[in-house]
Amino acid sequence: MRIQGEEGVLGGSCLAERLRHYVRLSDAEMAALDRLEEPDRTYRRGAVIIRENEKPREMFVVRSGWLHNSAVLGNGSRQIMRFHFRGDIIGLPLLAFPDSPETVTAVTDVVLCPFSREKLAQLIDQHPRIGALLLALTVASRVALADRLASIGRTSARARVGALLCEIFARMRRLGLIAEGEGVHLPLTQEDIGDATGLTAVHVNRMMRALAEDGIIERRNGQLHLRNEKGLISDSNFTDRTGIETGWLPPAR
Amino acid sequence: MRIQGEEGVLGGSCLAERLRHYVRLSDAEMAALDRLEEPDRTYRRGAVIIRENEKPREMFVVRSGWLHNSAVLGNGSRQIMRFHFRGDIIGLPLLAFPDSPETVTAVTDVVLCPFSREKLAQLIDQHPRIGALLLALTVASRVALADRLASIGRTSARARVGALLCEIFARMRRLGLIAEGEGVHLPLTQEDIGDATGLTAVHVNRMMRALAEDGIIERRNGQLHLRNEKGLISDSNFTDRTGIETGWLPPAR
DNA sequence: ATGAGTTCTTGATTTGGATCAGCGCACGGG
DNA sequence: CCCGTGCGCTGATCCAAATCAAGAACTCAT
Repeated sequence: MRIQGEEGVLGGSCLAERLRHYVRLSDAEMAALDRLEEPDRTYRRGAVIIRENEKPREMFVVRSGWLHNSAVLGNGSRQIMRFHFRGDIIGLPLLAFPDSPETVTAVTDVVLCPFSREKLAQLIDQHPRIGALLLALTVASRVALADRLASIGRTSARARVGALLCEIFARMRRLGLIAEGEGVHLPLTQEDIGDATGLTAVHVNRMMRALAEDGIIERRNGQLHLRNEKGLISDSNFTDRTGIETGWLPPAR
Repeated sequence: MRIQGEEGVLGGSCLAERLRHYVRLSDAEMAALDRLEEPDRTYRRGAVIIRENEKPREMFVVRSGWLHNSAVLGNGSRQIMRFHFRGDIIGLPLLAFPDSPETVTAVTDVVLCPFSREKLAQLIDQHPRIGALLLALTVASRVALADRLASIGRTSARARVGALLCEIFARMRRLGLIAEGEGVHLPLTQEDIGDATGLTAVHVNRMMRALAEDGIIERRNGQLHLRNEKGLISDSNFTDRTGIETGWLPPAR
């Protein structure tokens, strides 16, 4: 299977690469970030990185590939909370709960940079600005989750699927993983999309098909294109939350 | 209307009172927290504290009363993300976005302690452990939101209502706002509950009624009691997330 | 190449929750 | 005190999405 977005600078700190999108890092911060991470680790697609109710020992930054976090309910159904791409931080619930509330699964083959809670505590202690930035990023991801909640709680099946596609495109574009005018290879099954939107795979199929018939999306040899992204965004009530404000952060050390 | 939970220590730092539930604060931290907050502010029930798409100037800690944050979608429907009680922090999205993604509304009369982003930056800079603790609390609230997402995405109307009631009880009990064996006065309309669970008010009514008929809940003169909380928790797939782990935090300053 | 297991697709039928409509009560303000 | 409004409650009907069923297309391991 083709893997997208594998061109991280090998050996550099993954987290530093991500944070640099938001602030200019000082030399001391860069050095501290370098000390944070352990050697990269590779997982096959389908691998479970963190398992619900078990006790994870570390967190990760995604260097390449797609993952998702999900929970399985008593009735056997699964809810996918979010898909994760390059630069995303995975396993943060470890900062609040010893037992993982979620399962993290590799959707494609992935490369992850692990780091420990203890090292993170040191980093925040010595570089409080990084702590503040992580706080802002976590707040942003909570807002994105709230958007998802509103989408699932209060919009039609068609809008839910549309909003998910818009979100994926907005985030991948921000990462530079979509060549201009190009499509994206979605490594997701329709069942995955259903579990993310609170629908059945059958109904996801019908909605995608309807969107395609209306010329809003197009699927050709494994690539997905948004032919009318403007329209899809407004029909689906999608809001782009990829950028965050950092002007308020304390000074770098 | 009766207001619940008004017995905060007047004059003390609201945030300090909250954080003290998780860690022992040093004298320096206490002093810094005292400098953070501005004088309390009171709002009438129904008041809008922060309005979607406007630019809020500050964040708040709840000293007393109930609030909720919500978003209104293009189709006119409303999604309530979470209810807020004493000690909850409100308006955090200001740390990531200049325009508020959500509306915050007072459900009862409320007293709030405002604080600014700039003062918070100073606090985190001088006391990185507080920053780390805020990060852990934000992670925890994101996990709670994910639980809600799974509830709305993958469970029945009855279970959604049940899970919401369980969550309210668990959180209020943690705050000591429920006398042993006592009920709670819910200041919410059935429409509020519907907007929180992704249902219509009509259907919420039927579900509450069904729960009452099955002897799982009881409503008597404005008080709500859970007669079979164990059963409700398991039927509704509810997980208590009120406690958080703090052992990993950096040392106090 | 072959066969087995996924995944996608489509049609038929069912159903959980929405929508529509209307009644009664509590309560707060003039 | 009385009226108006908001809220709880209930019945009838409708509809969006689930469920059930089955064939086609694709992947992947051998």
